[in-house]
Amino acid sequence: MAKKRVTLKMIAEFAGVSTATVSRVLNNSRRVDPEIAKRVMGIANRLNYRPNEVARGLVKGKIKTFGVVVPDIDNPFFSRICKAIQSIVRKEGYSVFLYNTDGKPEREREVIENLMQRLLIERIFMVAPRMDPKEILELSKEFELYPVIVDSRVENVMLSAVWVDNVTAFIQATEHLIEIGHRRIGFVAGSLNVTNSRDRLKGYLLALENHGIEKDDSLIYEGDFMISSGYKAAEYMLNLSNPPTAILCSNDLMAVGVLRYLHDKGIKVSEQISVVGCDDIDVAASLHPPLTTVRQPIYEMGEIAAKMMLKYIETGKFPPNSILHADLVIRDSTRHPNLAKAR
Amino acid sequence: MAKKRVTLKMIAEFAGVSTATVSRVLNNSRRVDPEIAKRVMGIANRLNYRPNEVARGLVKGKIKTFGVVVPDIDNPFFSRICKAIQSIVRKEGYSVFLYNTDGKPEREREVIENLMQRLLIERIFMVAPRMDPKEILELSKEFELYPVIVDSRVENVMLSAVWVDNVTAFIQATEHLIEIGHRRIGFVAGSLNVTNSRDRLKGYLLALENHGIEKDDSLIYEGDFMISSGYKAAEYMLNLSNPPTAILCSNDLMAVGVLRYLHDKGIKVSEQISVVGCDDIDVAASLHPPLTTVRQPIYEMGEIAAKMMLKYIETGKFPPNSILHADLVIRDSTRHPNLAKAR
DNA sequence: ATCTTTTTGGAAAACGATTACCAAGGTACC
DNA sequence: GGTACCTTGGTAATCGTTTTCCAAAAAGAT
Repeated sequence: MAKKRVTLKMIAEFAGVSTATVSRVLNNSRRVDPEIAKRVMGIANRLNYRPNEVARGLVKGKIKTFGVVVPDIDNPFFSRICKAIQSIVRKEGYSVFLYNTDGKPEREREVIENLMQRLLIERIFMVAPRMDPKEILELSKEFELYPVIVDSRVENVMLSAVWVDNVTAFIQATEHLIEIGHRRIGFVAGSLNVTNSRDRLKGYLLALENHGIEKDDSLIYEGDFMISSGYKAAEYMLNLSNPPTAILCSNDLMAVGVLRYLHDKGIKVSEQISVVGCDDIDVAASLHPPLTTVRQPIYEMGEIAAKMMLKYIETGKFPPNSILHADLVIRDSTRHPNLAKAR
Repeated sequence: MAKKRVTLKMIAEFAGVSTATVSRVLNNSRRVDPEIAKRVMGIANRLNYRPNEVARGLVKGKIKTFGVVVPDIDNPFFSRICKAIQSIVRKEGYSVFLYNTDGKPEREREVIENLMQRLLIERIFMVAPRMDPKEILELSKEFELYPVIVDSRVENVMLSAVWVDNVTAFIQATEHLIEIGHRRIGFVAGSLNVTNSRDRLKGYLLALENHGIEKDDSLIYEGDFMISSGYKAAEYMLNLSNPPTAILCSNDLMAVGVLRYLHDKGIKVSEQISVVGCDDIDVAASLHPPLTTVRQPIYEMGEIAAKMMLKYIETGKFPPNSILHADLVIRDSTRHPNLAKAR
């Protein structure tokens, strides 16, 4: 009952020409007689012909497809990047495979080793990869398939990447807290095996140093980017003998966890303690109080990565790395600690 | 420099057998001499052979791949479903294409018409489709490729689907508000062109009717599932001459918007007004106050859809629809209106 | 021992495109 | 008019598998 697939051959027969000619018309890869071309085009349209990308892929050695490898698609940060990438590349006729690695480096390896050669994906985006950049490069060389790296700093390595200057951003965030009077600032880090986490920590430490505040290791807590670890971090910090007056978090989700703990304990955020997040996910502005946070250009990062990729394919050359700037957006969750006490 | 792809032919030559034999060993599609089989397997492993899925796809007429079509991957509800689907099907060797339609029916059509036949995707998941189920069925018949529908009620149509009994869930949610004493309950609907939104509204109306509360059209507002529309809805409702004492929202994001408006205006949630959401996204429990919400079995829905799909492929038969139950989780955003006033 | 039936390996034909190569015809130039 | 070159369509090889068919060998039946 179902219609047979329309193939090149069918068009060729209809038009009374060879498949080669049809192919050339459709891809206009070579001049053909305008008369014939018109006839072929007409038939192709009438039959609603769609080339079989798989057959073409077999010849070309790759299909017009990218892989997007993310640690966790269920994290608003990553899903937004996916959205941006997809939205750009679909206009050029690319489809995207989605791979969720659950943050496991071996799954990233699996994607490169296994699926890139099985499915002839054209190239992949690696978003916040957990693998060592050196290793990525090695694997890439082996398959001659260089990924575009998103949201991870990969310097001194021949790979195209886009990331955010987290060090500067966290200096800014920390200085904001210092400027409004905080001296004891707790830091909730993300998993320290990712460059971003280390950079954010570095920014925090640099700011302290610049202002002559000595670092206190007991004020640094390593979380895992999830709400629950923010909750635990707050619990830990508030039970210190000398608790911080402000908590700076490496992402918004952990800040949500911190806020939750504080609410649970009846501690008034901003009046009694300041909280800063990072990312500026959609809900950040709607939290109570609205969260002061480091605004990451998430969507933009995805867009730039996608454009980089397209340029890469077009020119065959590695586009230069792109380093974006993140700015602090100050909302109501941060306030001068003395003012707070004065109430 | 890059290693040549390892092909069947190479293995065949190494082993001194034909490609047919190698293929049969690798897929054990037919008995071959154990001696030969062992030799072939050994070589395949040693060379780290990975079959070219595209070549196989050309023969088989499809590649081991599913498409997942979602309105907006950047909505935690949908990204979680994606995660669940991906996590189940990858174990069976399937990859997933991700398509974001931005909620546009024509983009859904594009996926079915265009990409299913171009890329030979095995089947697709349509999550909360905007297209009319009848039309989906028609297109499906044409290509003999029946999608699995996720999170959309498609009765009386020969398609496999999994959805949540939203009517009952919203009766329950509304009754909760009625039971604790509310009479004027505002309803923030999602886009009414999706079945879920209509069902939720229906549940709300049924509950009112069951309790002899006459419906007031001015208390019903149609939003679009985004935070911003929740904000506008609250603004609208609170400016009514006779505002509601409770607001029931069709999803959590809109509830976040409602909460935000209330906070902005200094209206104390739960003390002065109750708010209920739907979905139970991660942050729901961490809002201030923690949100009473209809807990959707999101991940489960994705898992069931994925298993349905696999069974479908295995047996060739449509598995029966699966209707899940959603339960209200009562947190702190809902309270008796009189108790509230008594304070 | 002969005749069937079953097993098992290989040769070759798919799958549906792209493309290298060829050949016929036309142009151009001297 | 002859040589060289360019144009343009077709033939057939190719991509890497699976699978159909065939033939030889092995097993089973009488």
